[in-house]
Amino acid sequence: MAEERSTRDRLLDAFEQLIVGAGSRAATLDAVAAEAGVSKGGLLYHFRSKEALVDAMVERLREQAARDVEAMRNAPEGPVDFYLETSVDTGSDFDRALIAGARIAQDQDPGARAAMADIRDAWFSVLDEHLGDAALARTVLLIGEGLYFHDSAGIGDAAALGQVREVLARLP
Amino acid sequence: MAEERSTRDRLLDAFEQLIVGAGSRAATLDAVAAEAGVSKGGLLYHFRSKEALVDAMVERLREQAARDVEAMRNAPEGPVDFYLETSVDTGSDFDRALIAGARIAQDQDPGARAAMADIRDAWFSVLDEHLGDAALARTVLLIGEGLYFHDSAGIGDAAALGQVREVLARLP
DNA sequence: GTCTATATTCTGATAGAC
DNA sequence: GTCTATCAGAATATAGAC
Repeated sequence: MAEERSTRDRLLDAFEQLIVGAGSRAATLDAVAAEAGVSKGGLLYHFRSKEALVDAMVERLREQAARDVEAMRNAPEGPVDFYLETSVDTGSDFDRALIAGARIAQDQDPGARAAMADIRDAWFSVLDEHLGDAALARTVLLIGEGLYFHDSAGIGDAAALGQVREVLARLP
Repeated sequence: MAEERSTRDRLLDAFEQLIVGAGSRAATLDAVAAEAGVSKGGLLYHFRSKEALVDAMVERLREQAARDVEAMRNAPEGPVDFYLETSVDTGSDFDRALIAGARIAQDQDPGARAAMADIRDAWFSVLDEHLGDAALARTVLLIGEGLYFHDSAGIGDAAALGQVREVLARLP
């Protein structure tokens, strides 16, 4: 049977949730503890400092991303469609982790910046290998990130994915 | 002769610079005042609260965006090339203001969110009018935002713009 | 493992001198 | 218009009880 989500994981979930939903400024230790339903002391037992909390979140993001890249590489519909579909924020755990990682990277955290750059490189590699066309791979990569940027800013457009697909289908 | 940049404008510049370069968490009143070379009391004479500082920054962004959209509409190279070129962060005042606006919008500031949505709508309208093709206009819009997202995250790729142009040129 | 209480530093804001 | 001094509350972190 499935294990309960550990307090540690619930704290990381709460941290990501606050960053995504309210911005990194709102993701204080107090707020994270309250969101996870534990006291601040309880939080600090699992993560000795805020930096440790950030580092653990980034580490978990890297693990999730590695699984995502494998799924993308082996997707029945192909890496391009898989990538574009998952670039629309569906509220999955990985979506939340990725948006949180991008926000923390914007705060100039070195670990988060490195992780985001590595994830992006991995996506590009799969697209490029599959398409055999670096320019098209780069374009698809940017479109996906445009979709992400919007969804994460809350100004997404539900029709955008379909429109992008239609345009890509026109290419010889 | 050109007037000196007013203290008020230098404070707004400093605020944007800190948001873009170090993240919104680092853009405290203390840091903004120091960056602009005035005391905190001096800052608070011009902006009675942090909220007033944010609102003034967003208002200035709207004015800059209105000028940008006009330039885009009348660009000799056409709106698409103009838009994509200016989506690469060149360090211009408008680039800085736009990235700062996006960051503040991510902190869920209602004024910044509305401004970013309005600016995006204006860009889309110009692209759509020029192209007469909503799907293509949406795709170009997303590519530009992908370019912005990267540059603002500091992981941009200098070759990306050329690659995108090449792909768009393949479309019938 | 989790809590409460406390210490310390940071942040936004006010008052009043110059 | 700009500064210094000061304050209240928030944010990170520690200590020790349970």
